[in-house]
Amino acid sequence: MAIAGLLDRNQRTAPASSARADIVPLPHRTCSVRRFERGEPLCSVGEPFRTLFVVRSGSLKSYVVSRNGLVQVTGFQVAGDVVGLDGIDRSAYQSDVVALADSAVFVLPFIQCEQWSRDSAYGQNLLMRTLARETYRSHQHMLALGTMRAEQRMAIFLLDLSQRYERLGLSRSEFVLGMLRQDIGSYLGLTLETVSRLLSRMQRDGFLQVQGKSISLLDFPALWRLAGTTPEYDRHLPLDPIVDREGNLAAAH
Amino acid sequence: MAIAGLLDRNQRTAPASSARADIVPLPHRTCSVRRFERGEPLCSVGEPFRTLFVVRSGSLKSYVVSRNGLVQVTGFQVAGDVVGLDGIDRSAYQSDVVALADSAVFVLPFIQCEQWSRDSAYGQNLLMRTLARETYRSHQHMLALGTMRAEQRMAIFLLDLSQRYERLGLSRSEFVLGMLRQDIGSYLGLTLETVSRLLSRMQRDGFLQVQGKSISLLDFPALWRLAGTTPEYDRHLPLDPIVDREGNLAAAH
DNA sequence: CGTGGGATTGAGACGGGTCAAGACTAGTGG
DNA sequence: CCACTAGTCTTGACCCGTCTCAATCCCACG
Repeated sequence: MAIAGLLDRNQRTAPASSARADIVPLPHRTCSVRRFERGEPLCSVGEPFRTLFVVRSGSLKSYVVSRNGLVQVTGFQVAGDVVGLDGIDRSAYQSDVVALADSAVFVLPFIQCEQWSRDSAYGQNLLMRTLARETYRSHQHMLALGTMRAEQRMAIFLLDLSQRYERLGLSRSEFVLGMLRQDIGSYLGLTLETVSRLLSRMQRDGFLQVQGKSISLLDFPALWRLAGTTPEYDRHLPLDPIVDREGNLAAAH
Repeated sequence: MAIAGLLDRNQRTAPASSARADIVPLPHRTCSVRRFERGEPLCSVGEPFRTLFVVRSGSLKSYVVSRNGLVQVTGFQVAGDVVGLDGIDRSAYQSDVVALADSAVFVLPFIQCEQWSRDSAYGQNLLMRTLARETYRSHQHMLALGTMRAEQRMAIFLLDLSQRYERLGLSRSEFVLGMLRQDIGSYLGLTLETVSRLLSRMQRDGFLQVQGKSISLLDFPALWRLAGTTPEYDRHLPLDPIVDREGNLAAAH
């Protein structure tokens, strides 16, 4: 279709628009699914905020850019994670988000979230908890950026990924890094060279094995020791997802 | 008020004793005012979350502590700022907050906020925007911690303080740092020695004058240059406060 | 089979940390 | 009111972790 084609060429600036071929409305559902291919932006700073995104499959990275071009990756998202929340305050997205791999994403009109929040105490609670958790995550990451050494940050990063994959029912020890070394570096406040060296060193020390983007964690106790904490301490309560696997706004159970 | 009394008995650490003289219920108001003296904690990690705090006067610092004792100051709060929001997710505070100076703080039972949010679209919106803004702030600070040099972080910190004081109707160029060098260092991911050296150097360069905790900013253009940005860029839309100066939950205007 | 983006590895520089000594300041009690 | 003290701040010298710059390697993709 002509419109979609046109829009596609425009994606850089205007990724979110109506009437796209890849927007699949779910019957009787509160939100639609949209597919993004690797590298495609979901939203970018300043764009009018109208929807939240919930990852169904694939992965994303979010980042902010300073006026003079400094980039800080603020997080990586996988299935179940929500992005777009920071757009609420000013009705404009405050982060850039792009797909790291081909991904399917629930597109949640924020108006419906607000309505849901008004109708259901559970929805209200879930939405606010999701927002609050973002803050918590950010504070924990500030702790890493502000006080920890490169090796410790890296260990925490890897173990965090591992835990998240495990919670999704995937292997906690073997997975693929969807992002570039540079992305990891930006997230951890390091250069890509330092990231590379750290991975090499950890491999030399037998803590893990790395081959390009494929990682397998070999020595969890050692990694936790590097991270300076233990699994129990960081184990989060599972947060009920905003939408279920079919795209329904969650209901109280 | 009954709620306030109940809360007090539950407060884990020192600051609380029941039926305190410093809890002043405001007649016909939705929240009470409580006074905290310098160094007194408002809340600490793990404590049951039941209230938000809104600074009426004075100032606070919030920080998180890692398992092995690393401390990261996550923010400094002055009049109008809200703390306690990160407690929403797990019904337990996730940060420690202490008063930097003798302060008066509105104590907002969260149940009332939820009710307010359900009753009033304005309240709902304001609450969520407040939460989202926390995330935004954190992301901006992550950018500083992850990508910027010490001097740049310090300049940004000073200018941010300056802007906030200005917005409160105080001098934007002369103010008192309520926190220790160590607190500034922790906030900026630096050591207290580096903070001290930076202030000395900026004074030597004529950008500011510092005498203990008293600061006067002398050369704003230079400071903005160090900060690598400009005033307009960082000027936030004024966020309507959750409560007004009398402690009423805000109403739509 | 080329080609180019990404990753690795090395050598050197430097920002900020660490350690240590001294100065200042605000409380505190005499 | 002053002297004492403990906490805070400043400053210096040195060191180390990470960045920078650069060469090379690897691999996915055309």
